[in-house]
Amino acid sequence: MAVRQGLLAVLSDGPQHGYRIKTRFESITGGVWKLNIGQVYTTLDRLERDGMVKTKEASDSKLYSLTPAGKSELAKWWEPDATSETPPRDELVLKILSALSLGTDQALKVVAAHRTALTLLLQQRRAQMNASDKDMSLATRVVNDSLLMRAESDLRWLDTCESRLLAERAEQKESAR
Amino acid sequence: MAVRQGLLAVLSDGPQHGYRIKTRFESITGGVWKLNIGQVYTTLDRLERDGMVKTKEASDSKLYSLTPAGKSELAKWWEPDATSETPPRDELVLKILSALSLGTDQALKVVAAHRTALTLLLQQRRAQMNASDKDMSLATRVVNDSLLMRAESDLRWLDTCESRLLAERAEQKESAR
DNA sequence: CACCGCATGTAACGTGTTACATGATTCA
DNA sequence: TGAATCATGTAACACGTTACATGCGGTG
Repeated sequence: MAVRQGLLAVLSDGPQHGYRIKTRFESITGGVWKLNIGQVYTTLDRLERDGMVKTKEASDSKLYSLTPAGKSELAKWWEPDATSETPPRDELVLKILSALSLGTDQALKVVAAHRTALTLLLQQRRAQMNASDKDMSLATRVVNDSLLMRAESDLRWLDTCESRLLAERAEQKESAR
Repeated sequence: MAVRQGLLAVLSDGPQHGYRIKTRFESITGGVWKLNIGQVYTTLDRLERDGMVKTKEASDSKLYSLTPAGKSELAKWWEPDATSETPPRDELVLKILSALSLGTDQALKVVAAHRTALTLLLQQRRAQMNASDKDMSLATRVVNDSLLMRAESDLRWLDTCESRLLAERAEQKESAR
């Protein structure tokens, strides 16, 4: 749920045709996040249907541009979501919590497995960042920062989660005595 | 993309009927993540279609239970995704990077706005956690940990992102002289 | 010539999500 | 009696995603 607005954002740079929108979208993320070209056109169709973009037929290509409504949707997207209601479901959290319904031990196993995998992933990413170093665009650097920090955050969470689970298990044994 | 496996996980506790599955799903997340009851049934239909669950008609309710295939899908879901391919798109990152196509200043504005909003959110969540304190279930605690750490991580990323943007802008002014 | 990049699309499917409809039971 | 909870579902839609088809133009 970000393709839509991402395409609008590309268009805020001026009218473009579909193929160009795709390549520009990919380049603003440093090439990390790709788009299937088909999705670009279906999304653009939906945006046109919703009055967010308008098209202008050119000789052998089609120019898309933002409508006022499109600009407004884009501006709204760039604003923080004050109405933060229910935060989106987090798959990792859900995995651990659902494993808990089979018992603390199962949950701890899932935690351990994910920690191992994440630690590895983190090392790889760190190595990759050090290897590339200077020849990275701003976009690439920023995306990599995010991937790294996300992994670190998940790892920290797994650790505190584990201690909570261990405490819980200790309590269970306590009351079972 | 976690409802499917979440429902399977609930069923790993033994056969249940749809309504019960819904309430159990919600309770394993401490009530933070709700499900529309309709979605439970459509998802269960799809799971049955795919041979992951089987049903048994009872007097006035319908019992769902895991098939071997369902157990296997669940077990696979609990394993870490070694094939980490392209990481999922991150909406916050996309917002900032796409704003960058309108210039460093626009990106910095979006960063600042989100930092303000996130800081506030973080304070609220911290206050909420301190207020509740002891009467929280393990699930609630674990989910809250995750929400907190996620917010903290996003904030940290916004900060480093900002310094990168400031450096970029300084360079631009440098070369414009 | 054959391949690659540019360019536009369609059909189909999966998942998530909501709104709506229906009925039984329980309990204040 | 009327509201809440238990219980089952359908219809419709949004978005993401992929596979596939088509055509043009340049270049090795």
